[in-house]
Amino acid sequence: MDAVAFAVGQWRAEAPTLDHAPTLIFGRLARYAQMLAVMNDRVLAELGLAAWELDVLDTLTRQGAPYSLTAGDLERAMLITSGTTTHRIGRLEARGYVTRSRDADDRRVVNVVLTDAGRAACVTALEALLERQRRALDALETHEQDALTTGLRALGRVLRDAPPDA
Amino acid sequence: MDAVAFAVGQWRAEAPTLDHAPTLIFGRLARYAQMLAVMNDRVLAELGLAAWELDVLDTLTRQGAPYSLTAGDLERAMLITSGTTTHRIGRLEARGYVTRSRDADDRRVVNVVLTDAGRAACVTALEALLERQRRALDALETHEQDALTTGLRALGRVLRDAPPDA
DNA sequence: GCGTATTATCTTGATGTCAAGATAATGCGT
DNA sequence: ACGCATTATCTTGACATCAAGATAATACGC
Repeated sequence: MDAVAFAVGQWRAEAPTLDHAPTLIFGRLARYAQMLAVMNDRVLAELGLAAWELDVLDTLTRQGAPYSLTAGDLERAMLITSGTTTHRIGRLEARGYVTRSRDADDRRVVNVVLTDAGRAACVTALEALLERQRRALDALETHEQDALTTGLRALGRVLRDAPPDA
Repeated sequence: MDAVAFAVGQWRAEAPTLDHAPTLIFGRLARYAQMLAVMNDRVLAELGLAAWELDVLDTLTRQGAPYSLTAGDLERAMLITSGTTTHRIGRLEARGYVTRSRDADDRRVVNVVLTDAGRAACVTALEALLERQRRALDALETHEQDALTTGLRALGRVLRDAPPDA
């Protein structure tokens, strides 16, 4: 009986006419994501890195050489607003992990390039994170991992199609 | 090919020696939770409610009469810090959705009680949210829903046991 | 070419959250 | 009773994020 199942039990007593089944999936998704974030933060904190910093460095690093994207590319890849993008780039630039420069062909565009220090920090952090996550998954049965992969992929399909209101 | 699978593909080209498999689960969990939050926010915004507000109201409502918890209870149920708890209660009190009073037996304790308006807002919002979520789940096959439930429950087990560092 | 619409980024102001410490009440050993 | 540790909540300061609008550069119809 986890916290979400308990909460649904409470709700079924209080409002029996409502269908609370979706909470068993979406409520868990939200709560476990929050718990995952805490776990990740603990690993990254030891390396002096915040999750949002790794988010940027990861997005740039996995592009491969020359490890460059525009501000707009980063914004779309990370699902954040343009204001947050500006802020993130500024902080990482101050830390020496990226450089920022106007594009020569289209001067509205800002090119963000990963520095060697930024790439090194990214790889170190990702190694630690993946190691921690792999150990967590080791506690799952194979069929449970398969169920998660199947279920999450299906859920992604739904959430992608769902966005528009209604 | 969703965004997470694409990112893992990029990473496997850039750093083939790393085991990126955990990302297919944990990366999706994080990203889909963010997408879910956006979906929920859209539904709640039409009702003039923020997700963190429903979080409080929901926790109180599902207790059943007399719809009361201490500040500490709320803090632990919502996985937030004490400072955030104080802030949330204050905002909802100003909005007339909860009342706050010192406990008679232990004056360190603050009792938070849901008002009728708060309970009404909670039920209305939850109905809308569940309806939206149910429609999203309708797009899933039965076996996919089962896989999700199985997988998420197992993941919850792991994340609960994992918290302590290492 | 000119003027308007569009695009890319940045700025401003507000807000929710946390970490760390302050305040205040209770419990407990002697 | 007294003093110290513990507990519950609140305060303060910093910060990441967003919404909305500003700024600046490009595209495009005429």
